[in-house]
This record gives sequence, structure tokens and C-alpha cells, in this order.
Amino acid sequence: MANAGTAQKARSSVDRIVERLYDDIRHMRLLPGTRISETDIAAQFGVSRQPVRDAFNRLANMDLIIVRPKKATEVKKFSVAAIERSRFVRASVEKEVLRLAAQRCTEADGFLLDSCISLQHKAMSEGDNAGFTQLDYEFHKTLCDIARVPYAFDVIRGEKEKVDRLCMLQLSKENRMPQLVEDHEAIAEAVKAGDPEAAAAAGATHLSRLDDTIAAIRITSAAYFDDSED
Amino acid sequence: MANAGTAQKARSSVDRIVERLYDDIRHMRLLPGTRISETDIAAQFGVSRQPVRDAFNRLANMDLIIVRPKKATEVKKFSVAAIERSRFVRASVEKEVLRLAAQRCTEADGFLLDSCISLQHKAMSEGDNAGFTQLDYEFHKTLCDIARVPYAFDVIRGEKEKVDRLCMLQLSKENRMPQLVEDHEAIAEAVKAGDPEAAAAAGATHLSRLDDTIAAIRITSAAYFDDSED
DNA sequence: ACGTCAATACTTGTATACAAGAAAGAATAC
DNA sequence: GTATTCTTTCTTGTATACAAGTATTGACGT
Repeated sequence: MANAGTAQKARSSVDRIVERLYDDIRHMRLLPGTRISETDIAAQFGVSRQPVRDAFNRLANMDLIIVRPKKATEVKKFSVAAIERSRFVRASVEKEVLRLAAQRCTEADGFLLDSCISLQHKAMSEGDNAGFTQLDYEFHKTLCDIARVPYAFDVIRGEKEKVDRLCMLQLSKENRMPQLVEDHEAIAEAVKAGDPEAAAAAGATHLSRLDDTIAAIRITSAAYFDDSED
Repeated sequence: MANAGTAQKARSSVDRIVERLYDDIRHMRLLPGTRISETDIAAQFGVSRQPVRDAFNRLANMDLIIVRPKKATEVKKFSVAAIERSRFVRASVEKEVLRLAAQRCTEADGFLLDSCISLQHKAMSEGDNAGFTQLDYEFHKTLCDIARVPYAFDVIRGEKEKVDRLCMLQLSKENRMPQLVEDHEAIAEAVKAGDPEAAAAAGATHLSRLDDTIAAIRITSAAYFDDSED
């Protein structure tokens, strides 16, 4: 979990399997509720059950699959409680980051934010979806840096990834880009102005967009949500 | 060995091993840097290497041990970065909880807080260390309930446990109890008064105590800290 | 046609055996 | 005595075999 993004040199079979399954689950190629078998995956990768078993363990600890004794392992459904928790953590951290950023933003930091946003404008006008996603990450990372809490970005990214899989169900992302850029501009202005509460409020507004999206998906894709608690 | 009198739940070997090792690590019976071998643990539990291997995997995902290919697995040292991150998350979440609690605290909630604190006074005067720890958890859980974000407590408890192992190095905890109760009282007052910022500030003060403790331990027990980054 | 029951297939949990590499210790050369 | 090199041992990674339980499916009786 800690090294989800870093490129490992010596990748074992387990690493490869985890990477592949993680990607499949994240991109909803493996839908929630899908049953996956150790034997099947082992055959697909041409290895024994053992590495697959280890991989399953890792994924289970990431709460991406659920493996019960003597029952078929399956891709975990979305837990409303888990999503709420994750959203709350991200909102709390991000708001704290924005408060700190507003307090500590230097002139140079302000220019940094401006350049981030102009890049976003560029990506938006070009319809560069993937590029925009990357820039979105970088914007939030920049804010963490400005707040002098770079480690906070790890948390934000982690929580973001936890619910990212949901957003794969969303059809059009492009029509939301202008809204997001507007939000970013509001955040940047508040931070540059040194107004912590305004920055936190702008951040809250920004995050609430995702809440709406999730609420909508929850209705359209109810089958992928877990009715019981965890 | 199979069932020592009490009705055992369906705990697998892996569960038992994880539970035991987790407890040993948390209570610093297994010190950071200690090398542990799959074979050894397997022999101790009278099982094969396989369940131990699974247990190691789970613990590695919890960032409690580090297992590298062909190198001895060892109990992970304290990572300054990880501690900072964890502290930041807990502080962010707890402050957000307190803000919400202050906004949403009813009269009945206020009485709840009062009863929590009087129980803490009782445990303190009796020198009931374990009881106080439990009450401390319950106090923070109550605040989450008052804030109408009960799931936030999961996060707080999780982050708390991540650094709890550090506090095992601390000799006397009793002399800190009066300070903690004072903090709790300040928090409760601000929440009952419906003052979000005062509540958040009181919470920040409360958490800063732990930061001081950690800073002290970092010096006295430098050997247990990891110098490199992760 | 439908309900009940049993056998079968498929699931994960565990044990054992072998492979590959790293670290530590012993032996040797200087 | 010291440094270096080689061997030995210990480590985890992987493959295979067996065990135990569940779910499905088929057959059979009503």
C-alpha cells in the first residue's frame, strides 16, 4: 500500500499479479461481486496457486477483494460506510492542508499555483483527459507542498484511489473539467490571499462535487454496492 | 492447544499468528529491528511455514514488519515520516470532528460528555490506568457520535494504534492523566458552548501533548527509528 | 411438475519439498 | 595479525499434494 506508485526493480510473481488485479479492479474490468479463483488466476499467469494466494492476501488487506474460508473469493462491492469514511478523511485532511497553505503561501508559491492552473486550462481546451487527471494530482500535491506538509499528499492520493474505481462508472468526465478548474481557481485565490477559512470553504465546495457524483452513481449502479455493513 | 476451555471462534492459524505477533509488536516485546523467521514462528506455533507466511504478509501490509526477498524479515523501525503523516491525519480528522461536534452538540450530548469526564476523574483518582485508556477511547468516540460522523472514530483509532507502540516506551503514564483530563474538559466546554474554532484549538492542544511525548521518545530511543525514508 | 436429498465438483487452508539468493563465518593467503 | 575469498547456512519464493468445507447440480421420490 505504501509503494503503490513507486516502480519496484525486482518484481516477483506476486507483485505482477497484484498489479494486474489491482488495475483490473480499479478500472472496473473486474466488477464488484465477480468471483475469482486462485486456480484460474494461477493458470492465467502460468504460476502455481501460491503466488496468487499471496497476491489475494495483499488485495484483501487493501479491501479490494474478500476472501472467506472455503468460499469463493470475490471482488468486494462498494461499501457506503467505507466511502463515507474515506471521503471524510480526505475532506478533513484537504481542508487542513488548505488552511495551512493559506497561512504559509509565499509569492513564489502563488506563481506555482498560477502555472498549475494555466496548464489545466490548456489540457481542458485540448480535451486531454488523462493529462488533466495528472494535473489535478499535481495541483493538490503543490498545495500540500505550499502547506509544508508534503506527506499529506500520500493520504489524499490514497483516499482518492479508494473511491476512484467508482468514477470509472461515470460516462463523461470532460463536461466536468470547467467546473473543476473553476474550483481550483477559487482555491488558489483564497490561498494566495492568505485566507485560511475561505480556502477551506473552497476546498469543501470542490470536494462536494465528488459527493454528488458518488450519490448519482450509487443510484444508477446499486448492484455494485454492498447492502450490509462491514 | 486446540481449544483451551473457552469456545473458540473460527480462528484460523493465520489469525492466531497475526494476533500474537501484532500484540508482541505493539507491546514492544518484539523490538524494532528484531529479525523473525518464518521457520521459527512456524515451529513455535506447531504449524507449517505457510500460515506463517500468510501472517507475515498481513503484517507487512500493516507496515509492522518488512519482508524482502531472500533477506531476513524484521520488525519495522519507526518511520519519522509515517508518524508525521499519521499524526497529521489524526489531527485533521479530530479537529474536523470537533468543529462538527461544536455545531451539532445538543443538551443531551453535553450531559454525555460530562458523564465521560466524571468517569475519567474517577479512574484517575483510583490510578486505574487501563480503565483510563478505555475511557479515553470512549470520550473521543462520543465526540464522533456527537459530530454525527461515527465512522470518523475508526480512523482516529486506527491512527492512534499506529503510534501506540511508541508510547509503550514511556515509563509513567499516570502523571499525564491530570493533563489529559484538563484537555478533555476544555474540549467538552468548547463543544458544549458551540464554538467550533475553540473546540478545534482545544483539540490541537490536546494532540500536541503526544507530539511532545513522541519527540522525547525519538531522542531517548533513537535506535528504534529508521534513518532512511520510505 | 416440484421438492428433497445425496453425490460431485470446486473453493480455500495447510503441509511438505525444492530452488535461488544473500549473509555470515571459517579457512587461507599475505 | 589482517584482509580476502570461499563455503556453509539461513532466508524467502515457488510448486505440488492433500485436507476440509461449501455450493451446485443431478437424481429420485412424491
